[in-house]
Amino acid sequence: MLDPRALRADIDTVAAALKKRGVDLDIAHYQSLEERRKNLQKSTQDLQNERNSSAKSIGQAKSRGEDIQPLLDAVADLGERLNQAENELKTVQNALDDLHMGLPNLPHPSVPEGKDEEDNVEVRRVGEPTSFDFEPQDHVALGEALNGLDAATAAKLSGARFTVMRGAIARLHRALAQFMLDTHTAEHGYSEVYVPYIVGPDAMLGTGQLPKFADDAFSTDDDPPKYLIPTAEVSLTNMVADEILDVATMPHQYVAHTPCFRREAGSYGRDMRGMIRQHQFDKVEMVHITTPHDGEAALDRLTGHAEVILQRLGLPYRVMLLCTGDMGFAATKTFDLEVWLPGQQSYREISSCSLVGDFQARRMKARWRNPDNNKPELVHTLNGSGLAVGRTLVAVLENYQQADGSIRVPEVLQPYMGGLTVIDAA
RNA sequence: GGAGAGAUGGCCGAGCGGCUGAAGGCGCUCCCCUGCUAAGGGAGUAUGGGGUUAAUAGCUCCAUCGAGGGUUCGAAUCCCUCUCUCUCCGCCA
Repeated sequence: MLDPRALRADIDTVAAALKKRGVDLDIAHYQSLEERRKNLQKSTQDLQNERNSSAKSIGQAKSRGEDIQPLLDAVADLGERLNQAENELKTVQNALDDLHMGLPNLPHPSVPEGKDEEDNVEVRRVGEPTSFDFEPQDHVALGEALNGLDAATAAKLSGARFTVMRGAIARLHRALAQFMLDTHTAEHGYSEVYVPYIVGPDAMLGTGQLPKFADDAFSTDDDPPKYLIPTAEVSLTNMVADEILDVATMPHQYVAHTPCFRREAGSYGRDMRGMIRQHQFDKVEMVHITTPHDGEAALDRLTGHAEVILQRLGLPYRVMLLCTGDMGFAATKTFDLEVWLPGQQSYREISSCSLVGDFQARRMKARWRNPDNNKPELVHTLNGSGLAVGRTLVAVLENYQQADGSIRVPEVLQPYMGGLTVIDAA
């Protein structure tokens, strides 16, 4: 959520910033709503003041043993008027809240302006696209030949966009998650967290998946519904909701390995082949809770942590700075890591690292106590994948394939594979 | 699933129709005292919002004692619904 004060004080600047993201803010509509809110709030509070003071005099008169009937008569219709004012205020306030909750974060000044992924800026490239002296296959062909990826069985169980993994491939998948978790906890200062995969609507509201993107999430039929997390960012970030953090404990750095569940509504036909886009996939997620001052530096650290995983695995990748039009709803600045996939002859997103600023903190009421003035202030939040495990598996299969269809096991993963160095059809 | 108890400020914990935005304690901040340390004395210390304002300074008003309704001139206190926590029983990995 954006700062309502900024919207009131300088709506033109806010509207201009939103425009860069392709969002049109109806300034006149907002201002008329805001004007009504202001008037109604004023009159409602005046009536409340009247009620409070007359109640007080009635109490005092009564304790002195005076006749309070005349005083009661004087406030006879007050309740009615107050009720009406409160209802009107609530209506306008709800409309305003809906508007607020539907607005995305403002882009950071350092974010390039652009319309879609075509306008993202390549920041750096690490490693060169893997070269082969044979025609490389994609992970689907490789996985099926090794009897490790089984889309048909998954379809029987669950439909499209699911996968069954078997044997050494399943173990490789697990090894990747373990390796990532171990690296982040042992070397990058994260504390490992096990979190619920099902959360309530408040958590989804807090990180910005609701109310706007309800259709993207799987939900239960509870009332109110609960949601399968589309990313562990939801569980991890909301841990500090409604808290006032002690500065001595900051920054918080959390990492969790969880499955993620997404309906992928609106992506019909895209990436139908293979494991690139699934309804269920595993991800190792990193979340930072920082002071406002530390936010930007934390984004660089966070992105670096994700890069380390790619580097240790020897996977070629590039770092993209997303343009204003391609960023997620809550982000103010995002770096995507894109890994080279020989099967597609292209770079594909494998991690997204975002600075969110106070956008989620405001929704969650997540604060820290600033020692400068001893007042609570909103924290800044960041999140990043470190990494998407399924896509990392794809990248390993495709980049480490050999002419006979076998897969070399990256050195850092061998300890997690019981010393196995090659996955072959045997 | 059944029975009971509970939910109050950064934390602990009183209050059980008006004098309570909330006693007391802890913690924290500032000051004093004590030649260090330990101890002692005093003052202050909830959050959000509106109005006013150059001001995130003051002043003032409103809201908030798990959430939402209700009763009442007036609710932290009474009633209803819900959520969560704890204890016991059942069941279960």
